[in-house]
Amino acid sequence: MDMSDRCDFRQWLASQGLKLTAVRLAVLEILGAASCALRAKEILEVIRSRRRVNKVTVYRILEDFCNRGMVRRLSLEGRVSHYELACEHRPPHPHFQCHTCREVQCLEPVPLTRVWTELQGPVGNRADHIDIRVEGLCHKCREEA
Amino acid sequence: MDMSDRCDFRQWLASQGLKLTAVRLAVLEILGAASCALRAKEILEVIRSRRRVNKVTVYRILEDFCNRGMVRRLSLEGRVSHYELACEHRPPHPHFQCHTCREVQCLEPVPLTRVWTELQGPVGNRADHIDIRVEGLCHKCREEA
DNA sequence: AAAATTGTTGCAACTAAGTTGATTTTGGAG
DNA sequence: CTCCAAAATCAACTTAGTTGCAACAATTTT
Repeated sequence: MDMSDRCDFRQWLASQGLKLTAVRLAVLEILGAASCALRAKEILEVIRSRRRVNKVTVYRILEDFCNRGMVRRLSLEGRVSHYELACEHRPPHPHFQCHTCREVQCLEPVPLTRVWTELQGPVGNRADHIDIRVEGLCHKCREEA
Repeated sequence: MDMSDRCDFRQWLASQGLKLTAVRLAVLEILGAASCALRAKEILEVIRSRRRVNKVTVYRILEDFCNRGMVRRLSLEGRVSHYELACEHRPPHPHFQCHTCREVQCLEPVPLTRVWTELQGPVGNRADHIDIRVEGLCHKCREEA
């Protein structure tokens, strides 16, 4: 199911006019290999298992990728942002977060065309993205309880 | 716990077995008077315009109210939580946040029964809340642009 | 009424996550 | 290879919230 092999990260960086650097490539590869959205700290730790890197570099790369629409920043809960690849193989989708273990699952994209217009709000608002987060108890934590 | 009339905060606290204290009452009144979700800092500043109070007190009261389901904590964007009253007159609803001015509007509740089952995710997950956030450009910012 | 118990607030110090500005290093065009 | 704008680094800082403990207040027990 991993579609990230269809993304050529080197070419993606080039098409964005970004230099190919070790940290940028690592961030894309790590997000591409991830089964769910990751925290900046997790990304940092994976890179650090391979090479020396400063957290500022990772934060600035993530910020830049988000501004370019290459990465999505999710506000799940608490004060920690999560990041996921926004390549063409990974359209926006809802997320499920467990109350107990705090783990995040990606859900299948749902058709929201029917509720979309209602969600625009007062006339004049121009909505461009809907972020859906489902909270609850995941199957693993249910089994333990 | 029936509050078919307007919310009586003193009674609400009593029914929760909570003592009536100045700060607790102030938090409820401020959230009750707010037209949209507020940050802890904003609540703190309003209380401080009336009396001396420590931020820890406000954070602890908000935490407690959230645990009791009296207040909802919203993860809108960034690292700052927003809080809104969860009394019976204020059911859960989607929020709109403007890219530009960051202001938050409350949207009308939408019926999600159609998508609810799809949003549960893998079998075994027990979802109990859906949080919907719409991002875009609000009507005020559109006029300015 | 005094003492004990419980609940609430205050204060200082701390933490986690991210940001800023100044400086050094480097990818890759020429 | 040379060069320089772009990228990475480092220390210091900020913001939002948390923790542990002491002080205080409100009930309950004696």
